[in-house]
Amino acid sequence: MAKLDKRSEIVRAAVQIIADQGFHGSPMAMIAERAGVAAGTIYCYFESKDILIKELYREIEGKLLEALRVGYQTERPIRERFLHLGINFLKYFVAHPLESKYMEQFHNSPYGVDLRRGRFAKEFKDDDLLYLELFEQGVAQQVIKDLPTILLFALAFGPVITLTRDHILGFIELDDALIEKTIAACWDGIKR
Amino acid sequence: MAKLDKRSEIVRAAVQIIADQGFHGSPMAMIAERAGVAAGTIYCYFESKDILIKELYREIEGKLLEALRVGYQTERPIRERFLHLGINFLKYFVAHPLESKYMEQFHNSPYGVDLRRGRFAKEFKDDDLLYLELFEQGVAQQVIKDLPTILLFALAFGPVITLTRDHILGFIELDDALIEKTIAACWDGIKR
DNA sequence: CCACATTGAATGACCATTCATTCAATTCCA
DNA sequence: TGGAATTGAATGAATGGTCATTCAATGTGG
Repeated sequence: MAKLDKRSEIVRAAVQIIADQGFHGSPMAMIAERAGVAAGTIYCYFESKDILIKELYREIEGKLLEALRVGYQTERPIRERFLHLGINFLKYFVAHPLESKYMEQFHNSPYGVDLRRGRFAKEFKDDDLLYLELFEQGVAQQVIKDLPTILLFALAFGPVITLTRDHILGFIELDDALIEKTIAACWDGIKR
Repeated sequence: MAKLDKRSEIVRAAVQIIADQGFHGSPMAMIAERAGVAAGTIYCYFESKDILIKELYREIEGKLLEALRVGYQTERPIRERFLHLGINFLKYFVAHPLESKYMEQFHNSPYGVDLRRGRFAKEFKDDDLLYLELFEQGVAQQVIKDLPTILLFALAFGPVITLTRDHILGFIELDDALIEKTIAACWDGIKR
């Protein structure tokens, strides 16, 4: 069925272009051209550019979540689980630069604000829950500092986000050893 | 002299509007209106929108650097200096939401990428140098983890950036106590 | 009266979205 | 089965809106 084919060509093209030009540098006409379809065709699959952008995010987020869950065991100690998630997180982004750049664009835009607003309103996504649960248990077990969850998020994710950016821009080569050291340092930041 | 007056009205208006609408949501015509001048007048003071944006950044950065230097003493221990800088950093942003939002917009845009590219090319700014020196000394004295400087930056600034954002969006109220705890946690992340 | 500051309408680009039209594939019917 | 009718995916030129920037005209302080 050519229908799915075109859709996925559009998705591929859109992620590629948006990842390195940003939303404003990615006219629908350009996406269409890269996908090998006409401008109007995109609207057969996505109501608007806005909806296309959100849909791409959902697909990428899904794949990331999958990567995070691989080998994740709820019964392991807090620290090990934290390291597992953090390391998988960074490794996923290093292995998937396009997706990584896309998420970066998404988060640093009004879309990202909406996302955060949703979290603030307790509309958590699956990956939020993974961390939320971890932090709550960690605080209860007194292995993690007793700070507001949002602050723990900042301490745990802030360095990862910043570092991912530096990696994307080619400022640092992240190999497995460095990734592990980084996440270990993040743990030092939140552990009691 | 009305000339300086108009210039600073333009600056004020531009920072206000860009801070909460972003660069794309801030047409020159709107900035002009808020400043009480005609659209063309802006071009008497700034060659282009691009130059206006960079100039605003320079002015804000200057004020931030000033705030960081107040009470900073090179002869104090590494940890104390780190806490001093980090705490002043966060306090400045909490006290100056407009500047804070403007910097956020700036960093999350192609301008921010240029900035980072400059750092990567060793074109450091004064505030970079402040931290750079601190990290180098800390590593030499074996009180800070022996990691690449860029990674130390990420560990130290990542949480601050993330948290500033959350504060801007009203997701957390940062009082002095919380600020101190946050920076202390960042220190835990980089200390040996 | 002049040099200079200011004005704001006009210009030219750029872009998301629309929609009349095309046409290949499918359905229908004799 | 063969040919006509129907469908709806795909197209891409046209539309309408937004904006940065320009510049001829106007205002003004010295």
